[in-house]
Amino acid sequence: MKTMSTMLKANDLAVTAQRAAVMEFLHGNTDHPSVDTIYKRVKKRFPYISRATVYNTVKTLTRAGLLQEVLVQQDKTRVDSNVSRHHHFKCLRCGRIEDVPYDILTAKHVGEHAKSYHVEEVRVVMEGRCKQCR
Amino acid sequence: MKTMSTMLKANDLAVTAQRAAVMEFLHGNTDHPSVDTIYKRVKKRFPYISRATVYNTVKTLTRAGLLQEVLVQQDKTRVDSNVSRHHHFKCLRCGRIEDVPYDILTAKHVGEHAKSYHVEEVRVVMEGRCKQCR
DNA sequence: CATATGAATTAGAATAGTTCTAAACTTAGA
DNA sequence: TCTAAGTTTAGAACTATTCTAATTCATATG
Ligand SMILES: [Mn+2]
Ligand SMILES: [Mn+2]
Ligand SMILES: [Zn+2]
Ligand SMILES: [Zn+2]
Repeated sequence: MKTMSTMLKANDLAVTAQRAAVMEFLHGNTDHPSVDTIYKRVKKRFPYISRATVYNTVKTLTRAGLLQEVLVQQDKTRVDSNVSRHHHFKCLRCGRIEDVPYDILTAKHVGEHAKSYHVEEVRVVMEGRCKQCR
Repeated sequence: MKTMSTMLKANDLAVTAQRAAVMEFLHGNTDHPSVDTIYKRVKKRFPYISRATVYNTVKTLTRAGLLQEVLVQQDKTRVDSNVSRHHHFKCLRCGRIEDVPYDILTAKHVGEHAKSYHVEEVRVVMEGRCKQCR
C-alpha cells in the first residue's frame, strides 16, 4: 500500500482504497486484462466497488502515465500496467498477448525506413504462434 | 456493376444490389470508413438498406478476402477496401488514417530482428503528424 | 419461363462495452 | 474540525454490434 499511495501522491491524485486496490492487482501483472477482469478481481476484496470506479480509475491512471491501453482489434479495451514503450505479440491460436521489447523496432528505426512520414510513435503488433501453441 | 458481380461470383456469393452498392462505395475509397459511414452513404441511393445488411456484407466480404478491418484503438471498426498487406499511419492531430506500403517493414524483416518470435504477420501503426497537420 | 429452395435482407429487439448522472461519501488542506 | 473539491456508487443512458424471425430475392433446375 506504500508504493501505491506514493505514486498517486506524486501525480496529485487522491489516495483512495479503490485506486490502491486496482493498482495493486495490476502491479506486475503481464496479462493485459480487460476492465471487467479487473473489476471482478478487485471486487473479491472490495465488494462494493463499482464498475464506473474501475473505468474512472483506469482513465485517471492512464492520463497520469501509470497505465496504458493495448492496441488490439476491436473488442474490449485491454489494460497494460507496463508503461514502458514496447510492442505486442498476439498468439493467433490462444489469443494471448505478450510483451515484446521496444528496441526490436523503434520509431527512429522505422522512421529511417519510412522517410516520407514524420513518425513520432510506432506500434507494432506481431502475430503468430506463441511457444505453447507451436 | 460489372466488376462487382464478377468478384462476387468468383467467391460463390450471391449477387445482390446491396452488396454491389457497398462494394461500389468502397471501391477506390482510401478513407477507412466506419460501418455507419458506409450505411449512411449507401442509404442515399438505397433507402431501405438495413444496418444489419451492411454488417453482414462487411463480414461476408471480409471472409472472402475482399475487405479487411483496420487495427485501431478501441472505437468503432474501420473498414479497409485495400486488402493488400500494408501498414497504417494515424495522424495524432486530425485522426486521419493513411496507408503505408508494406515493404517498409515486412514480417520477414521484423522476424529477423525478433528471432525469438515466430512471426507470421506484422501490423504496424505509425503515429505522427500528416502533411496537412505539420 | 415457372418454380422451388436456400440465401440474403429487413426492422427491431437484444446484448456488450462504456460513459453519464446525481446523490452520498471521502480526502486533503486550512 | 470544517470545508471544498474530488471520488465513489448504482443504475440509467448510450453506442456499436449481433441476433431474430418474418419476408423477399437469387439462382438452379426442369
Ligand atoms: Mn504490454
Ligand atoms: Mn488501409
Ligand atoms: Zn498461444
Ligand atoms: Zn493530420
